[in-house]
Amino acid sequence: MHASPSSRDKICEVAEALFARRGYAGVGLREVADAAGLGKSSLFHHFRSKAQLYCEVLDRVLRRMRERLDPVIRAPLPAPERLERWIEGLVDGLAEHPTTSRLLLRALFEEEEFIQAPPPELARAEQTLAGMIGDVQKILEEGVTSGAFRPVSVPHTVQSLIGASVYHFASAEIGEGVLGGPLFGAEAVSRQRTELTSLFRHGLIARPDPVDDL
Amino acid sequence: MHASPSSRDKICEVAEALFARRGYAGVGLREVADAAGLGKSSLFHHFRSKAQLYCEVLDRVLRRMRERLDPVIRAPLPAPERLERWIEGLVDGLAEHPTTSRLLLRALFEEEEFIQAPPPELARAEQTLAGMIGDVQKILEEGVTSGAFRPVSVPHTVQSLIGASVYHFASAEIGEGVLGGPLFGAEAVSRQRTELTSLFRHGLIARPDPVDDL
DNA sequence: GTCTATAGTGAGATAGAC
DNA sequence: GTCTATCTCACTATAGAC
Repeated sequence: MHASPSSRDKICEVAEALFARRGYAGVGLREVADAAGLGKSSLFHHFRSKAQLYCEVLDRVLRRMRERLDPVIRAPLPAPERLERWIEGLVDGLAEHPTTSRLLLRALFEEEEFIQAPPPELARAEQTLAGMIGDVQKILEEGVTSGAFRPVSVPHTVQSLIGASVYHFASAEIGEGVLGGPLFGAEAVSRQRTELTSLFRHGLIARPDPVDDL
Repeated sequence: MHASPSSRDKICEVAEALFARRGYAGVGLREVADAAGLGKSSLFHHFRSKAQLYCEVLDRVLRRMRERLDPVIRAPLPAPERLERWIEGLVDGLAEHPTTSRLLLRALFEEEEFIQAPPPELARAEQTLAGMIGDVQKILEEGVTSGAFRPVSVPHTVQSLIGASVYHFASAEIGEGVLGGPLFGAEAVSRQRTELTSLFRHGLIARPDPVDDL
């Protein structure tokens, strides 16, 4: 929280907003430079290429999220409670910066742009993401083996959890049409927190009286 | 199912694959033309612009999905059963063409490219999507008012359902890393069908013995 | 209906002055 | 560390022959 961030940080900030809005291919370095108050060529003194800039922005976003979720992982709580805290942290983290969900969802697709010559920064971002996924996977596995959760497929459940939460905040006009109001308003965020936690609580908790025969 | 599709259909087919893989801004018409076995200029005899081609491809994909889900909507079944059929149809439809989920997820972002001069085809695609969302919304509302489902927020639940299903099949390498195998294999698709339906069945069904005090 | 040729624009990246 | 100028390349779209 410096009063005057370095040019490098400023570039990352504006690039995060632009990449989130229009994607890797849709953003020109000219636009980034203008938004950062610099000439286009000056960017190349801070980043070797557009690809490196993008990967560094992605890694920043992932680390920001992982820092937020880290204390939850270390909390000595039973799996169901820890999962709820993790979901709440994820929702709050996604709600805090509207750029995050869009950048992360887009990252699914745009990593293919770098298969030819992946910048070293991409590997860091992938490791950060893999760590977060591994963390929530452990929570679910613990819950299943302890008998607190139904014997669900942990990988598929992880996918559903990520998809439901990230998609929601990335859904833009479509999501606002479904909700009938803003996605990032305080009330909508709070509701998303409770809806998602209760959906997965009811959906996962083991029951003495299953309805699988429905 | 013609033996020799028209040039127009051929262009749409290859464009669907390319747009799904690299997005609107990431695909050049040169690439589309080459893949269709045509010269680049020939595309402009079939489509007025790149934007029109994209919107027509998007509408085709949405209509393909809606046709598949239409019989489920009209089925005279209680809400919980109809929701399960709807989810199974959605999963099967997404699994059938690996391009679909990616194209639809990307459409979230890329509609912003057309706010300046939206092609008329875009409105058709948006209507098709709005219809499908309205359909599943009605199922959920029916289930909540009949007391079969908990008193969840229908809009948030719709968002979670769409997010979980579409994200899963669009998640590419990340999803395959989580699953430890291919996303579109017969076994993985079948498992996704049962995991998603049972997650929402357990997550939504009203219970005489709630655990909301957890 | 498809082609070649090209207009016109903007992209990422580099060189070198200051 | 920022700038101007420039290189090279790819893009969308058009014109007009066949």
